[in-house]
Amino acid sequence: MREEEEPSWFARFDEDLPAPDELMPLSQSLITRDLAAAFDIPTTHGGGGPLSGGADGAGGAGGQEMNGGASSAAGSSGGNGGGNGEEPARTLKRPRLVWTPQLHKRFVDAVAHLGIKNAVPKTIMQLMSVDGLTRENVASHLQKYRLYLKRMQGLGNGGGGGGGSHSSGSGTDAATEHLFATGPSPFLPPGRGPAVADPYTPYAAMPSHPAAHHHHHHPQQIGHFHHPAARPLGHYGAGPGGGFDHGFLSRAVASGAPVGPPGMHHRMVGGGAAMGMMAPSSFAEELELGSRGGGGGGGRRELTLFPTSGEH
DNA sequence: CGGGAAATAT
DNA sequence: AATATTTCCC
Repeated sequence: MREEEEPSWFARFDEDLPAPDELMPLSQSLITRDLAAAFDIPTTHGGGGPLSGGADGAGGAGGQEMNGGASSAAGSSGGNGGGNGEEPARTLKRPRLVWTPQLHKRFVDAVAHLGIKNAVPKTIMQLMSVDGLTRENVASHLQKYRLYLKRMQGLGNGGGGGGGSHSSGSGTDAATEHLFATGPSPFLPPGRGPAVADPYTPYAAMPSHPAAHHHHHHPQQIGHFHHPAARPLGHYGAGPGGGFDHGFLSRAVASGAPVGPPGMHHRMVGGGAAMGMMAPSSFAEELELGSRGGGGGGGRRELTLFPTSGEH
């Protein structure tokens, strides 16, 4: 009989939310300026060294990043050269966004808070307050996220066939299910069971956040970016055996001009009028890495970002 | 305009 | 191969 499993599913939002620690760094990651751009990837942020994790310097580790330098075509000044005729401008695009676990968590959190109902790229993006994040980015990720959930919900059958050893198990976390089943953010009353009575939540339009009216002292600067010059770093550390991970800053996204003059390009819309900015509450960030190691004892089998690929 | 899905590139 | 980026469609 499992009726209530995670009463504090989103409840933690109320408490954990206050974690400006991570949020700040995000914006802070903007690096000082060209320092980063000029050099290469000082993402190592000097502040905290302990979390360097491992992929820091790796220059080559990931290997698949192309810096931009090629804004040539892009253009600003018109100079398009002209031509190449094929698709030079295409391949040379901005660096790939690195969805770091933290960033992803943030994404999930945002979606959770909004509820599948409002879990739309635009809202999520805003809720995340992540600079540089674009709708496209979120939209794309959202797809993946949805797929991931679908994978679990819909098909949990492992079996199948025969075989055997597949244990299915729907390891689907209750949260996952709830995520889709739950509407917006029906904060459950403290100490009270989830009295989810009406399927529809009385929500007019923009979800107001309770934490919004608390202390307004944080000059959250969202909407204005400084120098979007960052480059994704390596990836997470590897896992087998070692087991170290944790902690990396997640700030990515760059603009068209990598090493150029302050040619700031603005993105995002201002919007307008119908845009009610909601208070960017901080999100709780926790790194849950099932480091397996051997055995551990636990019983956690899952988690790798998204098991996009359960098996080939 | 916005969101969703598919296609494509890395 | 996996993931992210980009594009097209609705």
